Amino acid sequence: MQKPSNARGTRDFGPKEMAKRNYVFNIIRKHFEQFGFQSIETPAIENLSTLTGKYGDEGDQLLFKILNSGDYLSKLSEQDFQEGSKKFTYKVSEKGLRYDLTVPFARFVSMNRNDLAFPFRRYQIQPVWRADRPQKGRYREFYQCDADIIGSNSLLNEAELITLFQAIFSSLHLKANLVINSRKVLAGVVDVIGMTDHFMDFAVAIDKLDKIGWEAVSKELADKGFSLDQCQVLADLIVFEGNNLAKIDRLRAFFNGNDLGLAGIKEIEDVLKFIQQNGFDNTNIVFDYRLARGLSYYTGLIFEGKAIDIPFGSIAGGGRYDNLTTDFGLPNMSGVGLSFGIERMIDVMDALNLFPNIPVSGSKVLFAYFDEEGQTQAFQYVNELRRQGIPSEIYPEMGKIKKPFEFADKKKIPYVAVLGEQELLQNKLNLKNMESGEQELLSLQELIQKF
RNA sequence: GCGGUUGUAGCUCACUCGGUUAGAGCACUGGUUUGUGGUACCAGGGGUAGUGGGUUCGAAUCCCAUCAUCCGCCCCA
Repeated sequence: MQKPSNARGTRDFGPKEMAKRNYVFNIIRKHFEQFGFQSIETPAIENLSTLTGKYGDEGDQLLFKILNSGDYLSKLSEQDFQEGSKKFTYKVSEKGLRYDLTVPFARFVSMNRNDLAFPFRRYQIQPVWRADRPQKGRYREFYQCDADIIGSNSLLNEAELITLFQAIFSSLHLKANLVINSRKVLAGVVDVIGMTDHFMDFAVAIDKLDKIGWEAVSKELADKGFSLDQCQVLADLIVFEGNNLAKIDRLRAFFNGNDLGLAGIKEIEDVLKFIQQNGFDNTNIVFDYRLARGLSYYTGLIFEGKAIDIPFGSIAGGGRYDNLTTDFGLPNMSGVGLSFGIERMIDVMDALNLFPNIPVSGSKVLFAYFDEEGQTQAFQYVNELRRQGIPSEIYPEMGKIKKPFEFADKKKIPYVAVLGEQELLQNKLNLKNMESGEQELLSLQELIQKF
């Protein structure tokens, strides 16, 4: 016998966990649909060529690759083997598991461009896989809940996603800030200090500011070739604190004629205006020009949702991308999307005790009996309750009456209906309220009336 | 890919310096109670100490390897 265990970085979800997950999934799905997003699904397996090159070198390393079927070695030569594992991998693997939902979505849009009504709004709730080293809040299989609007440049879309974000978090009673920034602001900053071609180095380093502090970030920047003077200019910018408007003014002065940076500022300003003018709450929207986000495909506005009452990394993220479908032969298709990380949201909600009492079993009544006569009657009753829309079940074993009671207690089924000799004679059932312990003799009709 | 942590019953964890038959709580099974769960009391089952090797009269305990785990880095939700 082998000791059973989960594959590394994966988890099972029992009825208890699923009740929570479904609670969150349902709220997210409801809001996605209210905002007019249409549901799609794509396969877990994609051609490896669809996935590689979209997430940077690091991302390619983290792709789960599927070994070719059949005799995958037969077409290989000794030379292929000599070339090392990196190249060799792609000779024996042509498929992989999806790494996120956005790239498969881009493939889908490109393939279905003639059938879709643009701007196309889709939502997608599916698992993704990353061959990462598992850690706290970090798994090898996790769900993403994505909503994207593609085929429109309007900033109205950004505003829509922000209100969607607010609606979902407010429904979950989860207090979160939405941090926003624009890739153009970041690009403008490196432009101004003359490090235009070090954009990614800058973005990666600045993204860690919250976690490791300016000291460590400036050290990393120095390692990447930023001079002391340049770091000092950045430091002055970074220490500036203030509300959104103050930050916008500060940056506008900093950009002083840099078109890229000013364009970024205008995006932020316009989106904030949209939200405010339409009477939506903008107190939890924080413009932070230090936000960078890792994924390389973002080109415009970027967002990140962060829980307020607890430090826990980001629980939602997204942004605008201009060229995602270009690789699939569909240029000029700008889109913007928002992704919710449900596992982290659940971790945060657990920590803050935000889950309402969610019943683990849907059953309201469990039928118990002593003999075949009771079983026959119970089987009729339980099916009548189900026809009436009352979820209920029947204990399948005859014998000790204690068993069904223990069972109901464990499953938190609120009522047990006993069909014994006396009850059968009167055409009634003995209904026990498992919480109060009270019992009453009822007819089936009277039982139905209770719900 | 790099650095560290931990591995003992289904789960959470004890076991002093290496020394008899490896313990506890929870969970499970049965009973007190053959028409009543959740509380209480009684009894019971369940472990080759991750795996493999070594040191020793003797190893859960010390050493080596290996696998797994969790944490940090990289990156990320």
